[in-house]
Amino acid sequence: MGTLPIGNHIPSYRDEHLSIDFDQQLAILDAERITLTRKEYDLLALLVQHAGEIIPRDALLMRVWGYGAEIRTRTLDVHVRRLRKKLGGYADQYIETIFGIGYRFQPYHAPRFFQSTLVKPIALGA
Amino acid sequence: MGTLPIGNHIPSYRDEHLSIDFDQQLAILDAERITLTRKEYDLLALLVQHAGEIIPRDALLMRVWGYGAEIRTRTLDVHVRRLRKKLGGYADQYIETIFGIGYRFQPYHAPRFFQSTLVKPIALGA
DNA sequence: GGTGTTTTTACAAAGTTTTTACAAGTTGGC
DNA sequence: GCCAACTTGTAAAAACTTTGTAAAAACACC
Repeated sequence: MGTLPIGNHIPSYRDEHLSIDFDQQLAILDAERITLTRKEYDLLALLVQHAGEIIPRDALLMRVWGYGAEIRTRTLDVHVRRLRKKLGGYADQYIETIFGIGYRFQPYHAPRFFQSTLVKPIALGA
Repeated sequence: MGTLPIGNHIPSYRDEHLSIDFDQQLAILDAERITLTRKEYDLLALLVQHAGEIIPRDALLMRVWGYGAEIRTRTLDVHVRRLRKKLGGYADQYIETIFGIGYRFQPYHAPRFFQSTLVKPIALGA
């Protein structure tokens, strides 16, 4: 162990619409390949690697940009915006804004058209 | 080590209708997700962490707002109101007003349709 | 120098919190 | 029981904060 896996495909993330291979910096949205810039990848990677968790702005600015808490900038917002644009119609489902704190990536979650109460077996017994 | 701690999963509270994860700022009421603002979370957190206890207005204003006793404001009332609104029909069961003192959070307690005197074994013996 | 990327700037828009002004409810003394 | 004093509830507006956005400027790499 400890050797680099050569030609080992590690699909970093995959859901119904989106799959990402961070090693290859490759993202595919509904079978359509989308190209992300370096910073966009870094940002998306951090969010996706912590899917379901809120990541504070500070943490994003620290880990993607190396910025400390003093720095005031809109560059994070601008990048989030471009990411969302490239994620198309699902953007707001994927990248949530947590007001006053930061952002959260959520894996795709199909809308449920039927209530669970309606999904009951039909004529189970005799 | 050295890396920023991102997200700690501690399911803060749970009862029959309500469950709250304060870290994730996630509250679920009867399987429906409700979103609370920061102050609403802070307030609810303090109340819930002392469930069953009366918390004086002073204490709430001090610990959530940092206000001292001199300050006269209705902001606490307004926040309680919005919290109650978001807690829907159970609101008054959850958040009690203790007149002249403060508020108290009570975990959900199903109404009893039968008095304990009525709930006696039926024909236990022969 | 040209192309693509990132950051800044300067507002706009959206969201949150506090205040205001008054209504409604509660309590204790009579 | 009724009244006056006080407390809490409520709606709406105001004040404030955070995030979104477009465009330009700065940067980087070949």
